[in-house]
Amino acid sequence: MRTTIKDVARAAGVHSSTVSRVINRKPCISQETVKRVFSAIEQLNYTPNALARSLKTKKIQTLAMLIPDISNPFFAELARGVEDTANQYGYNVILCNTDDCFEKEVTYLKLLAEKRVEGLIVATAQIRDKSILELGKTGCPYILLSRNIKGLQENSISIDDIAGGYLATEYLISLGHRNIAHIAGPYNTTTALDRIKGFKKALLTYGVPFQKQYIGEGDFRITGGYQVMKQFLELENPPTAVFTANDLLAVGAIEAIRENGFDVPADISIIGFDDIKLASYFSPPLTTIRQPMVEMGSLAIVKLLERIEHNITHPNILIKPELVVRKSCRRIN
Amino acid sequence: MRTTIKDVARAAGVHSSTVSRVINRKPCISQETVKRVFSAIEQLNYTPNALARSLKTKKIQTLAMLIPDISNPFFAELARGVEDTANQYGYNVILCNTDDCFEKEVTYLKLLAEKRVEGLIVATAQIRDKSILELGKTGCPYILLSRNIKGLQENSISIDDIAGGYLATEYLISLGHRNIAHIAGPYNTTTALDRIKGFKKALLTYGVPFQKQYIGEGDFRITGGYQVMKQFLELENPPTAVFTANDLLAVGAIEAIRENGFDVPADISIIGFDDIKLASYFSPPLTTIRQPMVEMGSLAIVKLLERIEHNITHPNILIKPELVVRKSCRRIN
DNA sequence: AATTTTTTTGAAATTACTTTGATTTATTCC
DNA sequence: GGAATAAATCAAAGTAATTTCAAAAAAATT
Repeated sequence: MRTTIKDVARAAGVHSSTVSRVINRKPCISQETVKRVFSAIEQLNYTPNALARSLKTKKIQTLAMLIPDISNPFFAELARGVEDTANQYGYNVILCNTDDCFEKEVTYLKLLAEKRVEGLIVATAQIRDKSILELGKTGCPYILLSRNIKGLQENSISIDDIAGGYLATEYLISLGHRNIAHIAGPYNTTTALDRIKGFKKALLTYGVPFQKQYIGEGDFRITGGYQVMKQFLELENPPTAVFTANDLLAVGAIEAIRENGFDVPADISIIGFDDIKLASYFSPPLTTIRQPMVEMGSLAIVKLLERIEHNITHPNILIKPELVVRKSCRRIN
Repeated sequence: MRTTIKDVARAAGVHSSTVSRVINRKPCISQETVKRVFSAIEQLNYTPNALARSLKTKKIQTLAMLIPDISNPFFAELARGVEDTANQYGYNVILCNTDDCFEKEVTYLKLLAEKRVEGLIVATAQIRDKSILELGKTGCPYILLSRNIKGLQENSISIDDIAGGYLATEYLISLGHRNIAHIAGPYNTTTALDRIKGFKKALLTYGVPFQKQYIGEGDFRITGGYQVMKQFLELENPPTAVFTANDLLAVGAIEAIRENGFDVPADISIIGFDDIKLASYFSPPLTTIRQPMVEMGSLAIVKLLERIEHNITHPNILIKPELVVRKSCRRIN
């Protein structure tokens, strides 16, 4: 049997409600009793039971974070920002890997609702995500991070994907490329779709015709980049430059290019997206579009807590992307 | 006011204890009432309160995982294994980044104790870690993952670091190297110390003299590898091969080597440790010692749950490391 | 049909805390 | 010194479930 507040009360010769007041630093307690209570706590090695407390106060000081896969460096950095800031505010965060699988997401959400977590960071949203929509109804505060769902005007934080896609493509065009391909993310994410929009917008702006065979759907992972790139390489007219929707896709694409005996950037230029920590250590160092992942995770928590603690909602936040030039792209004639 | 079990009971025309029985699939309930209760639950959109349940049952189905930094790919992969398997068994896991900072570790442990998490995966242990030792006293089940503490004979899971260090060094020696340096991890981790032991053991076995200036303390991160390598390069007799205590240190070392105008592996060979997912995509593809991170994380949970649910302790588990040859080492005359 | 047994349900206690209102004790003021 | 006020403490109710024991209803047995 663990020691309870009553044991402490008995040892200190006071009532349990007094002990509660001491622990929670409520006013109207004599110095004398404070001392007695604390010494009893120490002596009995008492640890308050947060479950019982939360049952009454309805504050449990834990959040949860839904991401596809923590072993993906993009989400790991996001998670670092999230956890750090949550911890600063006295909250713990439960980690959930969904693998972008709907059933997993639903199961997690149900479990988390039972545990009464106070808020959610959701980085797994798909374009039409019924379970997120339902989240709104249950009243559990949430912030969509990095991915949005169609039509939602508030409570999301993400990079300006359209601007990012535009920036990447514009850069390739500025280097003289015309045959520019795009390895996109999964089409059921706003992230992927918006980067495509930016890609097309840049082509249009600079009068480069869009060619359907120059776009392929990847999975935001190395293997996807490899596979789509292989298809591009089989084309009659392979692209001279490829914009990949994230850095991992770029890694896969580079591997495919090498395997076919070509070089990056001599034969084909590659630009990624995210700027994960290791991007500058790839071969060649990867030119990419930077997202401030840690800061975004941190901001997501700040906004989530504003919602939880002061019921403030805010319109969607768009972070400005940034071009990071390294060595995976080259100018052509 | 959220709907409670009593609301459901009222709606179904039964007592709350009956509803509880239905939810928990206890025997001795008529089909009739089961149906009525479930329909009431559905109608009222009832979600049981796990806090209240846990208060009574003392089972909260949540674990926690202490790691230095989730944005380090090694720990991210470990975390993936941990979370996946925990989830399979119906547990959630709270993520804690300590940055190897003692105060943070202590603060987390206190918070987690109050929340009554049922078990801990600890990947932050330092050689003499008072807070871990105290964990043993409080009776909270835990598994030390990847790092051990001095003298502990049970409840840890890690790679055989001595064997790993030996394997790496032996490989460099087999390629003809004699001037072999080692960039170690922080000296307050068993991981670092044991890999050093393996390093020295191999040197001894093959009659290569150990030179004090050929060993330096890193931080398991890119910057540390860079800094220590810079020092090696200033030596009168720089090493022809370097064994780094993890892959990130290798990345930093390679950068330093390049900056000084040398090439890997032409001038200096590098072998890492861990085999993080991206290791094969560095330039050059990194030769390294593989740890099965995901499997280790998974195993840690299995063993932790054995302890929690059946009170089984087990002696320390040592996983066998494996040499992965890629292109960052070369044979010399 | 009466009795026993089994199944089903309900009432009350329990879990460990917080909080409100009441009561006691101490302090201030006239 | 007594009344009014303020400070300190206690008692009891509330939080939302589970669980045990007892009672009622149904089924089985004689």
